[in-house]
Amino acid sequence: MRTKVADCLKKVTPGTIVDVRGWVRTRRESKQGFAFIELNDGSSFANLQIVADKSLPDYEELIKLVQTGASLAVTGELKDSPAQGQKVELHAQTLKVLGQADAAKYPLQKKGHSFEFLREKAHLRPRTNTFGAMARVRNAICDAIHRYFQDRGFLYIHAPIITTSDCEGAGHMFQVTTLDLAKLGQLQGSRISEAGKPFEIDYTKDFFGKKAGLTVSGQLEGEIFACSVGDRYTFGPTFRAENSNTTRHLAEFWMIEPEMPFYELEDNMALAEDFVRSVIKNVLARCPDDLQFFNDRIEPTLLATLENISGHDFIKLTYTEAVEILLKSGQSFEYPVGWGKDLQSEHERFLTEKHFKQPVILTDYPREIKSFYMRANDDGKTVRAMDVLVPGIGEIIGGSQREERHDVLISRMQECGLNPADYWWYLELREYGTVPHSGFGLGLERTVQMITGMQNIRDCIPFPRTPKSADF
RNA sequence: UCCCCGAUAGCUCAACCGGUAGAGCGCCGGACUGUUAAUCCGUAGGUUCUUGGUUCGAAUCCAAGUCGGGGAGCCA
Repeated sequence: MRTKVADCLKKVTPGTIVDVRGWVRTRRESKQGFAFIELNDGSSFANLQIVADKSLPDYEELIKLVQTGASLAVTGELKDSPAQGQKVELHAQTLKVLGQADAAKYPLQKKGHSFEFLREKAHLRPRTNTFGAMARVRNAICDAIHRYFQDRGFLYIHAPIITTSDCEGAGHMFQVTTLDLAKLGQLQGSRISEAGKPFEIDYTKDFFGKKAGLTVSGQLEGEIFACSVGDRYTFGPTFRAENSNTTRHLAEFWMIEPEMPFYELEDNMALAEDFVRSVIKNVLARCPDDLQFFNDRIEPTLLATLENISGHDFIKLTYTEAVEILLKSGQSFEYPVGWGKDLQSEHERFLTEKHFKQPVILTDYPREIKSFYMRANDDGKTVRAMDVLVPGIGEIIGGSQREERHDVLISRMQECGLNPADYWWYLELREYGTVPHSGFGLGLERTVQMITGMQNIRDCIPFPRTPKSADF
């Protein structure tokens, strides 16, 4: 019966005979006939120290095979360690090398690697301290998110991944088709050269009978269930075919989108804040070793920042107030600040990192720079939008109170150049039993970024998809 | 997509005004040690991203391309 390393370190009482399996991180060998092996099986950040000596059969030959990256099965007695550095250690009685790892070829060294290098080794990087920790923290975050909503009676509703509604215009969609692209390409080439006008594809011949793509957001579908079964959330993959090359964007990322009926913007803000703080507290309690590692090796202010975020109320102010602060700051910005202009990254960063040094929720943005579905304020100039900004990341949550008034929504669509007919079902929600409702979207990977302090979002997901990169 | 920067040993990097390649780490060998990313000594290891150009001579200069990184935009 296999015992996990995490249990050896925390639960099993010394004196017990255990059977552990895992991968060798390092081996410190003495020619006197004994060796120390650091074994990791992913169950915890810490390794289990194995003490192997020449009482093992064929020790000399065996220990040569125990190289960084090799997999082992070891049985022996768990004992209190006489040396500093670990409380317990395993004295091997049997040791079997399950799979060797040629040290001359194995890509991972005992010492650190650049993250750029490790991204090219996505099949091996979870065996490193950083990515093992990342996997455990990401898991804890996901669990905390579900727990938060489940504890409050939210239903977990799956939004479609393939969609034919090009709603919201939020970024370019990846197209989904079963049409023969090679054949279309030939046809397109000949038609353009002969007729001189763009070639039109007949989507009635495509799988869904119309143009389809991967979802960029489940929000509009989310409103359907919010306006029927009540509080609900999605937690699923989202796809953006934007050519974004930054440390904060992925082409495939996971998004959490709660949507609540009878919520006005203030309720929405309160939920978002409580949610973020609750998730952080939960992970702080559950993954102390992993977060300590990130604090020691990745971002020295991490734990202080997380305590600060989870322990203080978020600053709440309107877009108009934010613009005033920026104008009065005396700070010189690359992009000018002015009412009606969207806030740039540098402005958001100034507010959350320099001015307040805390998460900030900005609300009531000018209607011209926000989406059609956000509820119009009575001033005729602003809408009930909110962005949650956190130090180091910037925008982590975007949300709003939705426009529930049928006539206002239609005129807003027209104002935004959209055809109301394309949104017939969305409009019917306002025609039949409409209610005030609100929701927001949280980027999972940006949350992982915030909680681990990792610089690049490509290191916050097991297999990142970015422009020109979708290996593994 | 735009602006910058980069690509040299397995990894991280160096190589001055253009003169034929160097260190640390890792690996391997040895020494030493209840060791902790151990330490000390030694060996091996290179088609300098690709293509073209300039030159007696290119890692180095020029052009194009590919890939990577940072910033911006878009956003989560």
